[in-house]
Amino acid sequence: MDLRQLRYFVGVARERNFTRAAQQLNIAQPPLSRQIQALEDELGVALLIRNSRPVRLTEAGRLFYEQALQVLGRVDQMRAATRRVGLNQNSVLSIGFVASTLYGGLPSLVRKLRHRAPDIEIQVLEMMSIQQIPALKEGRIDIGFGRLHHSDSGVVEIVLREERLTVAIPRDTPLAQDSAPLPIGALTGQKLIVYPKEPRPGYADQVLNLLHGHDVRPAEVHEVREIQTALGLVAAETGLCVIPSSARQMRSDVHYRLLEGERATSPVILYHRVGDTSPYIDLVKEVIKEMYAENPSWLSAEHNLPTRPSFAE
Amino acid sequence: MDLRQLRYFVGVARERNFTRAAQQLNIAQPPLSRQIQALEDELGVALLIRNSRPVRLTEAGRLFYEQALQVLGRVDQMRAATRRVGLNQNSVLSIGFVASTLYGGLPSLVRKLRHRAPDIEIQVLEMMSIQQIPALKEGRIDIGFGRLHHSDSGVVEIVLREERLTVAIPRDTPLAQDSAPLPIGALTGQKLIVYPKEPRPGYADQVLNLLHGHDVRPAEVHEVREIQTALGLVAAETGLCVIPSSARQMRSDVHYRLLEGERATSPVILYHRVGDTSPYIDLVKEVIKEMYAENPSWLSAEHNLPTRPSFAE
DNA sequence: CCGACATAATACCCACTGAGTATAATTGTA
DNA sequence: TACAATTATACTCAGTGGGTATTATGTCGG
Repeated sequence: MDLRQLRYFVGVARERNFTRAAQQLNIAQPPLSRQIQALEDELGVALLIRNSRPVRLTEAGRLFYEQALQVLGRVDQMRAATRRVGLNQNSVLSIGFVASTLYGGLPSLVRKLRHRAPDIEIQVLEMMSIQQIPALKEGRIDIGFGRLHHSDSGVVEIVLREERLTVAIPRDTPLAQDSAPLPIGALTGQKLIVYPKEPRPGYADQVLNLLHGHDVRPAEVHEVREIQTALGLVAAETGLCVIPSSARQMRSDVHYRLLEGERATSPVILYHRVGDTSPYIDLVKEVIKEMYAENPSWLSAEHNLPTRPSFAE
Repeated sequence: MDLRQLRYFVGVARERNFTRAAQQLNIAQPPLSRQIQALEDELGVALLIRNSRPVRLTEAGRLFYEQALQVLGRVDQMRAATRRVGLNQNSVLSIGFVASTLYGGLPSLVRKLRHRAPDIEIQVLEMMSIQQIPALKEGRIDIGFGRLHHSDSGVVEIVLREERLTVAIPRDTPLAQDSAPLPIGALTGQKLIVYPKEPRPGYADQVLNLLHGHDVRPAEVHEVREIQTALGLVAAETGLCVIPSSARQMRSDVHYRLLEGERATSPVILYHRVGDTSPYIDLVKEVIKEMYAENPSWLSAEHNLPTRPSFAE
């Protein structure tokens, strides 16, 4: 497959007519026909219904059309962004984050950064905490937001907050009759759902270690790939799930109770390279400090231990 | 630019070595060098620092690398999805939506649909309300979720709910001293921010008409492209902004008050083609009905007039 | 139902781009 | 400073993409 083929197909899909599409694409009609045929051959799927005038799209063609538009748009953006960065010499700040920070302050942080430093290109990449450490060292990202402590001497970590954990409980079960914090011991003998299945060690192990440290043994442990699935299974009464409190808003059809117990928290940690002198690191820290000052709802004392990041004395 | 060039560049960026990358790509090293040069020429930007071993990426190269990875991944997904649909004959349900429904029930609707009918490929496309009508008629989407009434005989509309409007107010201003609902007349003489600037007529006109109908004349009207910007300007004390209540959660650094007055609501409307006999339309309606029954928080009575969609008698 | 027109597919040829081989230039290091 | 590793350049060849001419197919009016 080839970008040219995408452009050609988009032309035909838009015009629903090979001849006119060919004119707009500045080629003759026969080569256009052949390129579309080649595309269909490679996919092994008919994209167009030709025994009809005007030409119509098949179901597959319709899907392919919308996706092709998006890919082409993405390529244009990529070209423009690369030129901007390359020519104006303005830099790129690449931020890695774990999915759960999306439900916390990350979106407004990024928004504020774009506002405060419109000349830098900000790029965000979702990745698990432990993938962030090598990504930082290889220069793929400059800043990471994760939930795991690490022991790599090349990467600094700053604990932004200790977020309390919450247990997601299926409605209409005994444990869901109360909304008070749930002592960690109450998880003994329960069916537990943890995420993510990979990569290990990850947040799942953090939860399992916590339970182990309290001598709590769940009846079974079910591993799933991501939090969405986990909460879906909770709603389907498959078991309980321990999540960071900020992820509560993801589903409203399950019951939530804070988890109570020693170390029943998950940190939100900022990572960056040791000796990274880029001014943007400081900008990020500064903006985070401001956000703490504004103290928006996602930082509510109710869901956090009263910690403050080390740089915000 | 060419997908091949993206693949080649990704290979070099990953290996940081032309020779090894060429081996992995199953080509000789010289053509690889030339393709990368061609790419850099087209972009007019250096992507690699060659007078260094191992080869390093420039800032622009780093950006281009991550984006190229994403584009290539997207293309693979597109290929796979198209094949799936084309071969297994399972269909595509294409859903258009206005951005504000993202803060309402759309995400869980889509999740539920995927769960209930795993064989259909669900595609979601953000588009403004009035763009949805032609998109429906041209078959680009099958279902639309928007906020504007229309008068096209080819498209059915079902009002799902009448969401109350909320005024976003800068903190520390007189109007922000109270949290009680704000009578619509209080907007007289205020600076107002509306969105979206395009396309017209749109939600902005809905708000302006509402004020006009109540003989309320704001001091100035500032038009911006999207709600994010609008709320940003509110936070910057540039003026007030009228938003659907579900969009409250977008920013926590402004003050919100419900708007009180005749017709101070914005409907959430489901559109589909007249005579569309696809079973998926009914499935969507059914799932929505269920979601009403579950009555999650974003549907709270507080932020909605007590309406029920016509199909949920 | 047929014929004329519109439109897509096929046949064939040419040019140019991309790949290979051989070799020169450059970088990093012992 | 010289050698090993690695990238760039020169040159050639094959295959793909594009053009023109023509055939096949579909649509619509009479």
